[in-house]
Amino acid sequence: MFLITSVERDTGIGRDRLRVWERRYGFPIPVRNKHGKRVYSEQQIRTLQLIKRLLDQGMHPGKLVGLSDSQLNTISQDLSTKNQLKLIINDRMNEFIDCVYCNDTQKLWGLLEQTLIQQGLKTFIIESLAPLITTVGDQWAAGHLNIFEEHFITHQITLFLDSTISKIPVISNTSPVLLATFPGENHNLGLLMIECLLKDKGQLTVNLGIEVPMDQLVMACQRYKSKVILLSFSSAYSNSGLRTELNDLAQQIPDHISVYVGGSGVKKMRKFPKQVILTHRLQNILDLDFS
Amino acid sequence: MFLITSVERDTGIGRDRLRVWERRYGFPIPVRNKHGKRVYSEQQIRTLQLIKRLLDQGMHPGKLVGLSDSQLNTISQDLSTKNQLKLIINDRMNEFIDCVYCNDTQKLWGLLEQTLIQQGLKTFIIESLAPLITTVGDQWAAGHLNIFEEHFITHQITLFLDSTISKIPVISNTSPVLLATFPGENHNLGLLMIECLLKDKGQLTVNLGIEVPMDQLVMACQRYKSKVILLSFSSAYSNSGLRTELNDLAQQIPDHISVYVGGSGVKKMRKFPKQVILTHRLQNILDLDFS
DNA sequence: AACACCATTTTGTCTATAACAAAATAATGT
DNA sequence: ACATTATTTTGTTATAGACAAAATGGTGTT
Repeated sequence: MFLITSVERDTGIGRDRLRVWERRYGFPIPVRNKHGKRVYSEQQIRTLQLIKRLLDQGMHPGKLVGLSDSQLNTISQDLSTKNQLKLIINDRMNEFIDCVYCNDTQKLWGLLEQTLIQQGLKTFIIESLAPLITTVGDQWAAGHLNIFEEHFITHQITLFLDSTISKIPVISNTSPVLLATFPGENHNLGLLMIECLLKDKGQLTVNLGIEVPMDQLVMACQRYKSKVILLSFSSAYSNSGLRTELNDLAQQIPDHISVYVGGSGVKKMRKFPKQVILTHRLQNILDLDFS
Repeated sequence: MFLITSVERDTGIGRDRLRVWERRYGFPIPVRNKHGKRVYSEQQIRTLQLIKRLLDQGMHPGKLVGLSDSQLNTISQDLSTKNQLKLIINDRMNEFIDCVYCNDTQKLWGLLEQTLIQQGLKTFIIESLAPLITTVGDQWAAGHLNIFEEHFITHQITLFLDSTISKIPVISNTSPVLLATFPGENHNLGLLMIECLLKDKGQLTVNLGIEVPMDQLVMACQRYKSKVILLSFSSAYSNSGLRTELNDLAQQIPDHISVYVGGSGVKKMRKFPKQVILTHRLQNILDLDFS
């Protein structure tokens, strides 16, 4: 039913990777059409999506690819309960999650606005929004939410943050902090939360958005006379050449510019190039002084 | 300096394509590092980006790849002037373009709001916003705007449309029209403009956003009980398997559901599957009755 | 001249297998 | 307990040929 390109797009697993898994682990083995091309079944794609979810959470192919669906599901559930234990789910969080399940936009916006006013921007983002986003991600990873439902919620939160950001007045005329993600990383909630926190602190920001090619990053850096670049990496970001790319970036920008990287996609990394600094938690951003 | 993966990401031209161009047209011929891997220069990447721009505008590799930079620039300029002739640039349009050049967000929002109030939503979108977006695209294609500048403007217009959409009250409780783009197509302004027009007509809409995998489209269709799907394709969308994908979609949804496709990415296509209908102009959307 | 139909060229994607660097894990010694 | 080294795992790249789908050109018909 599906050619290898479709599978690549629907699962996020590259062609070469699919072929080498087929040879090494004996999965997925597609049937062939009359031209000898690989044709994958819908079931195989679903299994691959499940595998991808587990890989994104830090598992490794050798221990996943080739297992039966029920075995994979068991692993997924174990991981899911393990994650839930780490997360403190209070009443307010439950209310948010209810909105997500019911797809109730009106109620969600009401709750967001209410919580924002009650807690203030900083607390709201660190203690309410960030855990909420993590929870939604877990729900999706556990298969309790469809992708399109997760997208919908993500979009609503994005709109809320965008409108919040535009309402924060910034008086400072120091050089702006540049925010962006690398090509291949298309999650922007992390960037938006950081932008909020920085603007709240009075820091000028320029958010270049997601998937910014490196040459554009360098040019924007010159254009806006920025001294600080902030890059966000989600857990779904998998680029074996990340270190190389960070080195490239460090080479292309002047020495006095600092690059901060953050997000679960880089938290396991050690040894960064000079100029590049790892920020472990959202809170740390606030302690930084970019003057 | 750059490995083939970086080139793929920075230019949007796939690895296989780069290698086959090298074989066929003798460009780009990279040097090799000590491991025998292809290493491309920054200049080669810039040339490839220029070629990609021209390909997106309908030119063909055989007539481009291998030409010198000056020859490519000549072609680019010819095309640019040809496009400008087709476009009626009035005073208001010039004002908009000035904002784009000056990067003046405040003024841009002011102008957008003012024009929206003066012209009304329908005229605003069809006669002001759509030409503006085309013009910005042309300016980028002609190299007068950096990619990050174009992204910035696109983002501002996106925010403006999103906020406009959220302000339109919809009373109708008929089944919603589903809006989406296929994976590989990441332009959402087309979708947003259509969503505006439909909501203005009183039509309920659900915008699934960009790059929606087909299975998600099918599931959302069931979930929201939609009878109409609208897909948008920009000129940058190049997928040789588009016909196959539309066939797949037509197979996976019930017969009574219609799929409308639009945008410059499909305007040259002939012969669509049953259920799939081509809408040539934005205006046509308004004439449709989805009851 | 406009249009449909067929032949030819162009173009991108896919196949196959081997090779190897980079990342992750295990094993070792201090 | 921690750093260093060996081993395994894993993803990406290389090679060249094949071929379907798209684009182009040419022919004939209305």
